[in-house]
Amino acid sequence: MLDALDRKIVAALERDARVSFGELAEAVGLSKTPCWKRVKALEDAGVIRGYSTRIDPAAIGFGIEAFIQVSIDFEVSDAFEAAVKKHPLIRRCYATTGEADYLLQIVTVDMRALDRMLREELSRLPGVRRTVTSMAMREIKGDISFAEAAAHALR
Amino acid sequence: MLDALDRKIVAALERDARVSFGELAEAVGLSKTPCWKRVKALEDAGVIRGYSTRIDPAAIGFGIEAFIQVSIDFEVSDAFEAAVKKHPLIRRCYATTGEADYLLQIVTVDMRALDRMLREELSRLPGVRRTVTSMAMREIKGDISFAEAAAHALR
DNA sequence: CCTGAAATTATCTTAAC
DNA sequence: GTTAAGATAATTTCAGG
Repeated sequence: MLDALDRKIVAALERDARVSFGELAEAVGLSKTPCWKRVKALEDAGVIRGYSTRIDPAAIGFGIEAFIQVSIDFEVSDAFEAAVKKHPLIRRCYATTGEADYLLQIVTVDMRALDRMLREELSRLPGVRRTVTSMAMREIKGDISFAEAAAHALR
Repeated sequence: MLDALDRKIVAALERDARVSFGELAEAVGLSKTPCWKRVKALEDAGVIRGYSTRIDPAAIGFGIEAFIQVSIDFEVSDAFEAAVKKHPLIRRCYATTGEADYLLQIVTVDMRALDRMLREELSRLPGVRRTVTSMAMREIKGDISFAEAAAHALR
């Protein structure tokens, strides 16, 4: 289990993954050595999965984000999931409860590309029976800090 | 607009935000200085929004992930959105087209906490009229590389 | 399990070309 | 774009609380 110092470390790394160990140690109130050891331990324990870069989808050319609820034929779920993992425009995919079997989040350059994506690519993935598309008009909130969420949940 | 080298840089940074400039330069086939300059330019242009850490929600104590479609009274949309931004357990929020007005992704420790979250917190946010909850049973795909998506979309 | 310091190695950042 | 060099930071090790 993570203690309060670990959570402070994780929160700081979620805010800025490129912070130096010197700054990180100062921010959490430790000296460099134990701070470094805790980060390594968090990596080894799988709490920290890796370090990534936040990209602005619009700045790189993606004007459209959409959510798609997908119902499939479960006999080919493995093939469907493999195809989802391979498709570059599918950002995220969850198996969900409810009316649909999966929830997908996709990006496309524009509406024309979204239309092509839906008609020519998504509908042809293995086992797809029905799709319901909802456009993301605006992002209100991006990713949260899990460490801060944990501090709230465990209060 | 980003050229092929910029996209390679972004792809490498999305894979590992803590890669050294030496390794990054070698990976994209540049020497360190121009590589460093391109990264700074990408940061200044807002293409790179920041560097973050991927955390395993389960490892930090969140056993439940859920999607919630929320319909609200638009007269208080500003207050609703402000409350959403402040709530630590709401990971993501998009304003969407379709039956509901917003799509939220939340995390909770367990089912009991999800029940409390829905009944005592979400339903009391400003203007909330109706919620439809769908559990995320399994994550098929996490975040993609936008740089690789762009390479696909612009082919 | 922490601090602090010292030594080594690697990396960052700037400046000159 | 390159190469080069001084400033900074990462990492390991060790003595000690």
